[in-house]
Amino acid sequence: MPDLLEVATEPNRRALLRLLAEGEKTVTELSGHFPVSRSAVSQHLLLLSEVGLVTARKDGRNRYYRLDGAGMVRLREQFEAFWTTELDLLVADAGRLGPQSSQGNI
Amino acid sequence: MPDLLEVATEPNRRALLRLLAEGEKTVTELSGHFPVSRSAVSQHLLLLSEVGLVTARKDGRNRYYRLDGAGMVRLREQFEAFWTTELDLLVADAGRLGPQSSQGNI
DNA sequence: AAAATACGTTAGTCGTCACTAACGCATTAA
DNA sequence: TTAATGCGTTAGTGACGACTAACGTATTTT
Repeated sequence: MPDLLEVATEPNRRALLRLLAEGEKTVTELSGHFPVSRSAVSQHLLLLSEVGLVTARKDGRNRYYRLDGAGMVRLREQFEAFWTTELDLLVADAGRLGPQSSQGNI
Repeated sequence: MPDLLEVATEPNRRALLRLLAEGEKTVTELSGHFPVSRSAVSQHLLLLSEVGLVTARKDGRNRYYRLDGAGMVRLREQFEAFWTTELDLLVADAGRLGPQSSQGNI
């Protein structure tokens, strides 16, 4: 099974998720915002649904995709799990010291 | 140029970043924690350094890799930029309602 | 000193992933 | 009803990415 964070991070899929945050949309609606074909968008959506980040509802000949809240919660959790306290400290230091040195020990 | 979030999210590289949060380490030290070869680890590190998430220091025949604070700040920023207010609201709803419905509109 | 060992990077291969092209199906028009 | 149009998914292809194998270089050891 594909990795949740990896699936969510691909730039086009990131954009799709953000568009879907506005509400449910069809494949064609979504693909209007992209340089790539409907087909490509459709496959990205299928992948997103495979990992549980979106769900689909069929209506006539349209398929309305929407975000899956539970999946998005899992996504947030996985990111927070990665972003440990150590990283927080590190980033805090970097922010305080400016963009030169990177770690506590010189 | 490769995408920062994508580079950072690959599972092995995620693990590398977390290990490096403990402090600087050599390629061989790092590869001890992985099933894959030193070579693979080395290439992951090269990629990470290419996007500015790590830097290297040479000492004898060892190369000590460490996190780059500035890069990590940029990483955090990019994630926050993706995670819009809408997504926060969505996730808050999902957490409150439980794992069934996903969006405000039924 | 030469030989052996250890560290890290480059060369080459295989699989996967993102994409366009072709398709099936549903719906509208004639 | 049949033809035509539109929506979304599957088939096929090219490129990219992760990995092992081979290499160069530096350091020990004898």
